[in-house]
Amino acid sequence: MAATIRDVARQAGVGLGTVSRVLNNSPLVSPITRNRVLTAITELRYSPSQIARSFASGKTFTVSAIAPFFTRPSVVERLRGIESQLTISGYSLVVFNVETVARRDACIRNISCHDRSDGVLIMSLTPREDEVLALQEAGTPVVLIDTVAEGISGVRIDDVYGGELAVRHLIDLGHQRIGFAGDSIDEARAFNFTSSRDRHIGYMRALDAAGVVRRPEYQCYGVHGRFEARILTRNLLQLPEPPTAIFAASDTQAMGVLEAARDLGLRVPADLSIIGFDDIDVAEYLGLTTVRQPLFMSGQRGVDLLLRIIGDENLGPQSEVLPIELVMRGTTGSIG
Amino acid sequence: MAATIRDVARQAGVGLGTVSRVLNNSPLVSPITRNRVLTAITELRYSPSQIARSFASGKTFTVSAIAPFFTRPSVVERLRGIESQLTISGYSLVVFNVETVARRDACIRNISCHDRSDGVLIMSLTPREDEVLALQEAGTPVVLIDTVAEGISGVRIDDVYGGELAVRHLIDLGHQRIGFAGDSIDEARAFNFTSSRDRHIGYMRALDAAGVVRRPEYQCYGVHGRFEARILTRNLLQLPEPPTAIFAASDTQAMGVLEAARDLGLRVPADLSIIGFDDIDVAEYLGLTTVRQPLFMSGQRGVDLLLRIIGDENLGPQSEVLPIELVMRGTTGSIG
DNA sequence: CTGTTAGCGCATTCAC
DNA sequence: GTGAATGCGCTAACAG
Repeated sequence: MAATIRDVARQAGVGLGTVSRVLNNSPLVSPITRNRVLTAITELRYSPSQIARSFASGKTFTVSAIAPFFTRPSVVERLRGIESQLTISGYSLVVFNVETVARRDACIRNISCHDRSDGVLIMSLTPREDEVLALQEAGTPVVLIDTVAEGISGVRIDDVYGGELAVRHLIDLGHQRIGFAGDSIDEARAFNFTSSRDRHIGYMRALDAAGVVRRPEYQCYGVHGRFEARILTRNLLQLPEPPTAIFAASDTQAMGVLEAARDLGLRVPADLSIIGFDDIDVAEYLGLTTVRQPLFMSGQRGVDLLLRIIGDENLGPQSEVLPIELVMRGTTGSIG
Repeated sequence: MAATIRDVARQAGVGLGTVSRVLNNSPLVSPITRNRVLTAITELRYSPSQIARSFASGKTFTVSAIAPFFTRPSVVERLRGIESQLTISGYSLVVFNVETVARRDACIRNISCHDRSDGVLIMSLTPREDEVLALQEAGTPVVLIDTVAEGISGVRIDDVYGGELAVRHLIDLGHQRIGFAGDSIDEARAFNFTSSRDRHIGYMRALDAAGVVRRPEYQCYGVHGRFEARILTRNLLQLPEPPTAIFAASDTQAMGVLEAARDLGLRVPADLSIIGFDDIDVAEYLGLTTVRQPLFMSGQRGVDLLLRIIGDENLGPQSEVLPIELVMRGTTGSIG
């Protein structure tokens, strides 16, 4: 059916190795021979079998990415960065969407025996200790994006610091009654998400540093989503003494907070200041004040790092921390 | 390094073939032998090489998906459907994100020589005639999602009918001055997108059928996006005699229209009725009246169809049309 | 520079 | 039921 390398060799009147060399751009081929091979290739409409090539060389030129909840804008943005950078390097991307804990576990477990890709990118899902061990033993190159684990390379930001940045900004504006809307503790634990938790720690630190007392009733947690955040914050805003500002653990949740404010006829930022996290696409559009993290770039850097590890097996665990910054827009303002 | 099938055979004291049979669940193995093999497998922590298996069998158990603009919610939703269905069938998904025309062409061209996947799903990008020919000649199983091309299998909806449905609804509510906000003609042509165009045809048909004159100044086109739609419709709503209703070619664009209305202080639906298309996630949340198409399901069905074609090479081109329906919510109302 | 050789790890024939 | 033999298409290491 399809022409093989042998057909090409015969057609060009050369040996197998020569054709292989031409295919792999080896300089050890005379221009004349190279041309003969090249014309034979086009004549036969030959295209090398990637599977055979992978099989023989042991490299698949494919990278896997495990990511939770494709639907989240931040995940999509990271995936875009990954895809783009892989494409540049001639790699393909196979994706795994994790929406249940069972699948999370299965995906991470399967990495060990996953020889169909040269390396794996794990997004936002923090491997547990036993999983880390298994991964290390398997020897598959792995890079974490948006998390850390001892002994595994990763690209991340400092979420705690980000939380501090956000809340300090609110405090600087004169706010004292500051609420927090973040991810459900149960959900986070089940998937082993850490970013909302860390941002919450930053929230508390900033409060403590400013000598503002933490109020438990100002802190709410729900399954990640706009709708959930809306409902939760609505309650929070109906407290006898409601917060004057809210820090949402993500822009998506901040959107819910915005809507809660609208539900209750509160003006933003006059009556309520709102700050999010991530700086996803719509944040600018909504005029949302937020803490920006380089999402697309996190994907790119993750790929860079992974390819470096793939290229040099005995490269120790590398960790890269990406910069974040406060982006002041229209949803935060001085108190009063 | 890693154990091979030969190691297992030796350890279990059986032949190579037997191990292979066990791996492939062949019934032609005695329970005793099977058990011996199984224990050897666990002892050696053996896991079969997928590449070798692909190589020998000629099947990769991988499917490629080419999709434009990962960022669009409708695309993500389809991708989720694809991923989920493939996972169920034990297939992997490799994705290609198309954001430029050059990449669109490259991706479609490369399918022909793409033996790393057993089949390809092409989303929203309609192959041109020459591309169709190349695809057919290559013999790679291909299924189109959200488009049609003569001679290629596909899963789609009737966009023209959808447009009619939307506009007829507006007419039924008493509207006569009905605007349309859709994709830029240039962009659509460059990528060969067809849905906005077809929905626009439906728009015109519904108008004609009701004897309503089409007004060119009521129809605007822009690069697909919320922001662009917002700007464009704002102009449209500032016409001396502005439309009382607008049909947006997608929910994303409808969101832009909603915002344009808010910009101008128009009440929805009292002053302006708005209807979208797709019924993406946020539509329900926004209370947006829209034409629902089964996005997630389109991915699932695309996979079903593709796997059927992969399983039976000489299955002729199949075409499946998914149902759509009008979803009445809060953004459309009788003319006030 | 070039042709030849030997596997890569498995599925799939066959004989037994 | 089971073991041994062949080859998938290519790369890599070798000899020339």
